[in-house]
Amino acid sequence: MPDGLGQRLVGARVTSLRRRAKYGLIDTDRGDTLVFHLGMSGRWRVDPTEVEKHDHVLIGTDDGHRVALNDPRRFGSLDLVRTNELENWPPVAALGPEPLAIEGRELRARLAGRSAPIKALLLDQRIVAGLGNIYVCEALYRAHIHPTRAGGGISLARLERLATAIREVLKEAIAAGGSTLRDFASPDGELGYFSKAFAVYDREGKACACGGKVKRIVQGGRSTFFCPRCQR
DNA sequence: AGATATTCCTGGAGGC
DNA sequence: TGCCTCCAGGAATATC
Repeated sequence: MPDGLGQRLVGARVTSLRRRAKYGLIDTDRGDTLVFHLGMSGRWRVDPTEVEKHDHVLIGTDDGHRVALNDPRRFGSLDLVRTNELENWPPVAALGPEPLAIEGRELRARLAGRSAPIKALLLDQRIVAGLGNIYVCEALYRAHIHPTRAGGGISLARLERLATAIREVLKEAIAAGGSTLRDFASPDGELGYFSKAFAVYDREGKACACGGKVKRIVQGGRSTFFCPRCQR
């Protein structure tokens, strides 16, 4: 956490809560926005009874509530940014469009000329923001697109299917409360149930609905799960 | 500039 | 049981 961040927050009033890509935004009446990223394992604990291991930040409010930012793996981040400069703040300025509103034509424009595998490009937050490894694998599966295919060489028709798949897989996952792998949980401690619905992620060697077998490869240091029979 | 590799960190899983 | 190694993930950074 940057020096002085806590002092700059004292006495500030929260005016709104927003989200951009994977960043949570807490606006204040001081003209500052608290920007947080939960990384892999981060979560806010609301009104914790006591401080626990990996509670890195504790914030109290004048009406007696407390929130603790708990992040065992420390992949998350917390920054205080001037609200009117947020769009120019480097991590946000580089972000691509929101995934819940992505369309095939936009994907085509952003993938044009790119030879890297579509899997790697979808993980790049500058192409589309908000997708992580799980949802990229699941979306490519739903769109029947092979993960090693060069991003720039995919037809518009297939990118339309991909855009639809991205929107749908995220909406379903959100409705299910997210995807609990090892230690993910929401602020109330509830686990996410979307992991029960994975078609390919973490299912190496298991049967796909088509009768094929799910395969695992490594791309850019990340696991990719896919069905070689359905995905072309 | 684009593609790929490395780094951070912790706890769960698996091996012996 | 307990210790050990390996591995997963997002994004910044380094390297080719």
